[in-house]
Amino acid sequence: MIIEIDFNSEKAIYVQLCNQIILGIATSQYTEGQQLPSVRQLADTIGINMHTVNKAYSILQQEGFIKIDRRRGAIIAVDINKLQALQEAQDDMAAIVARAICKGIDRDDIHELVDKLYDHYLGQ
Amino acid sequence: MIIEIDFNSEKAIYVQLCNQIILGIATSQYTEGQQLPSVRQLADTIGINMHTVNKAYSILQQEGFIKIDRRRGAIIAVDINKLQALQEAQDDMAAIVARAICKGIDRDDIHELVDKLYDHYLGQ
DNA sequence: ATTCTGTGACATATTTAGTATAACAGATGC
DNA sequence: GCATCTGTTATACTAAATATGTCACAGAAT
Repeated sequence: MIIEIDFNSEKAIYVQLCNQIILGIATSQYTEGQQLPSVRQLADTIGINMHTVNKAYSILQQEGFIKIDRRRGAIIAVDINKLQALQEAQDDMAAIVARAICKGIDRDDIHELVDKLYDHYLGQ
Repeated sequence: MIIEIDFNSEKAIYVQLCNQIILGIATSQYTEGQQLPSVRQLADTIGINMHTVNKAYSILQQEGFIKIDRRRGAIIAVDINKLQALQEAQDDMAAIVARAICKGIDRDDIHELVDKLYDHYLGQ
């Protein structure tokens, strides 16, 4: 999978890395059990430091997207805790919905947007 | 309106301040034309520095939630640009939806969550 | 004239982000 | 055994972001 980092982004590199890998899992470009590049290898191909990749991997492990094996490196292993994930999604979405309400966006607009994203990620 | 800042949060104070004020607008606790406290006054009541409040106000102005008048200070003035707001909402939501898909949350769960937030903010 | 407003210029401290280099223990392949 | 890979840790450093503090200014309100 091609990982693209925007070095002019206001978002930290390790955050972009996390999002890109999560995106890859959501779109089935990464599948359960698949091996990710090693921290050194990925750092080299992207052109960043090893520790930046390691930080992203550590976060992904803590958030339950990968497992890190000393032998094989990082492998995709999504830990499903739906209740916790729902709570986190709600927390993240609270600020977005508040902004949307202020800007005159009604719930149907958001619903449409959610469907658009789901279609885009899951293919049509 | 009561503004609560979590000093142990990983989110910056000025970001929390922005979110709280936007939340106030969404829930009609702040209404169009209403005057916000001056930077010094709000900084004093919260117990933070004047410049931190000023930074939040500047961002809110740039994002089109308030207007800053040299005479009267900051007043609520929401600039509605629905197309731009929709695009921003989509960008913000992209990462959340990707995470949700990985965690086995389907679109109906998200729709339910959106309705829950709209109900909560707009009052039942 | 006094007091308020936002704003700007400094200085400073702390934290975060990112890089760089080195070393270590464990596993793999030869 | 030996070289090579893995994640991990430690240390050091730079740069940027965050937050505070103090002082000053121009404009407006009373």
